[in-house]
Amino acid sequence: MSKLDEVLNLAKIKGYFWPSFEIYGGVSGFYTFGPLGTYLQKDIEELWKDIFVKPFGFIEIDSPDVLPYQILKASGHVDNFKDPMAECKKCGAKYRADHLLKDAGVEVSEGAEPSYLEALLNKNTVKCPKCGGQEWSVKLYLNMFETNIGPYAENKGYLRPETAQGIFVEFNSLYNYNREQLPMGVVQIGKGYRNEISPRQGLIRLREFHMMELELFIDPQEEDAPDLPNDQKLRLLHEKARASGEPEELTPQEAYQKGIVKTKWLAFFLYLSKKFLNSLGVPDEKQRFFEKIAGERAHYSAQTFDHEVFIEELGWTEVAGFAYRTDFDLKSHMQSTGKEMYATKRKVVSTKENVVINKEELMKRENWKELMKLKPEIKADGVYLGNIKLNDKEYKIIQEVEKEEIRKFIPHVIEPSFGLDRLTLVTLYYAYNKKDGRNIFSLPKGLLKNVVAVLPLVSKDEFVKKALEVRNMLVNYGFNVIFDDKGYIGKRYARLDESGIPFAITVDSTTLEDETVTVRDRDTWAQERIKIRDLPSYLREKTNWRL
RNA sequence: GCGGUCGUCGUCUAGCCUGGCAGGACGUCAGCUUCCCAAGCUGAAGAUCGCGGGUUCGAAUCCCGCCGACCGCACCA
Repeated sequence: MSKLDEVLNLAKIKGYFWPSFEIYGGVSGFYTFGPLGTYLQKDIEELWKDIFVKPFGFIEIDSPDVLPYQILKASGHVDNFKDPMAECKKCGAKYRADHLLKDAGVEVSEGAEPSYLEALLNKNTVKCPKCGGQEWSVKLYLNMFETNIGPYAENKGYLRPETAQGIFVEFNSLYNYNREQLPMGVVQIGKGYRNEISPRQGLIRLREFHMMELELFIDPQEEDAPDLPNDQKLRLLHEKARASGEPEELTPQEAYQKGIVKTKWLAFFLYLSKKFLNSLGVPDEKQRFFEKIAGERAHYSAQTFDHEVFIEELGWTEVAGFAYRTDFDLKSHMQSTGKEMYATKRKVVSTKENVVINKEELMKRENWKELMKLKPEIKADGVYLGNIKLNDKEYKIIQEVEKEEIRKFIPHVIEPSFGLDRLTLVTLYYAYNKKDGRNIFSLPKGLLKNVVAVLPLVSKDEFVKKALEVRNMLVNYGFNVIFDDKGYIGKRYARLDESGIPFAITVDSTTLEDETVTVRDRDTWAQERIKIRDLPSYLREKTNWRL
């Protein structure tokens, strides 16, 4: 069995994930996350937010999975997310119609009508690559799940192919919430749906999948990005390096300065992503950033890097995509709805001096009532009300805006987008190893941080009772506790190692004397004796991934 | 959709060619044992053999159809 097979097998047995609907024979492209898989996924989400969201004050939303037709029409998905499939009438083989025509030397534009493509194929007597047949029928295959909203068939909707559109269409409300500040980062963690023709490779290509997306809205004239770090190298298989197949190692700063990464924020996100994957246990040399060239990119992207992780059995596998979406999406929704989706920036062009009278001081003069009716004037030697010169305490000169320039523009978007299911698989893959013939998921300690096992050393009543007390205390501190009092202790430890549970707490005879328990580390098997009441802080400290 | 391989307890699998009680291992559970790493002993539960049809006295086994998985082709906007 290959390592990947062993990981998948163990993932199923230990409750991480497995193919869905198996009692009905299964349907490819759907996976169910089990109890530990659900914990793990939540922790990966938290880690991601700790790295990509919280440090920058970015915001998170939760929008519907179902989108009305108009939104995806405007975003370009209705036209770009479908393929014209040509079927050979003789042998039934299916190919993409535009590819067949291209191979035959006929160029067609995107989004051509199927009837037109069919006519072209038949007119040009394009041969079936398989049987040589020359008769074709062309039908569209839409890669999105289609549904109806309400009872009317014409009221079409789709399950979202990405969470991003739910953010773009709410731009105005979010921009308002953010007090009209750019850059503005908005994230969404949720499901995306793509009705793949033929999904393969288990968790890698799903029809329903979890994604974590960040849409960063910036002023294209003034990115306002953090300083780019120089302390780490990124392995960039950029457009020029692709010919050699060897990634160039550059720091984020170098990559930006050399023009290889077009925007500063994008370079910064690549850096964060590398660190994120490091935190999930993927070493540097098993990571790279692969640049997509023009024809390979999505319809909305001006520059795309895929973050890839090496898996022996699968090769380089994409876990995240970084796209420079420019103003494509906001512009499209603006055109489609007529609603303005601008950001504004104000810049002071000139100022003027203005006098503010200190009323309290002025009232010390007898004729203050008359003076208050006059307008203050700034003269060369001081400030006057009429022909009375004021003393210093009676007025203040302030600078006021005379003229300002208001610039309205459509923000540009830089999008890091992560596949959570793939990340979960990659994390388990790199955590999997063997020690003394046992399987262990040596997950980074920051993962599964809220899961802990409590075991009585042997199943005697007084131990079980005490262990249940410990369990209840930890539950009150927010831990998810696995309680196991069955069988020989070594076997229970082994079972927990295999599941990837970071710590096992054991109640023994000493516990009954002095209120201490042993805490066993999954990776070193070393045990420490800890006071029961110190357990929560001890465990929190040990599982803080930043330490 | 096509071609190849395959589908038997939770998992891995034997049996299929040559039709005759569906067996093992691991895991799970229970009892005994057990004060620290898959230990020992005893026992139990768990599979209408992917689904449907056909041939046959009799089908996991042979035949047909369907479903699903994996690998290639194609597809992955």
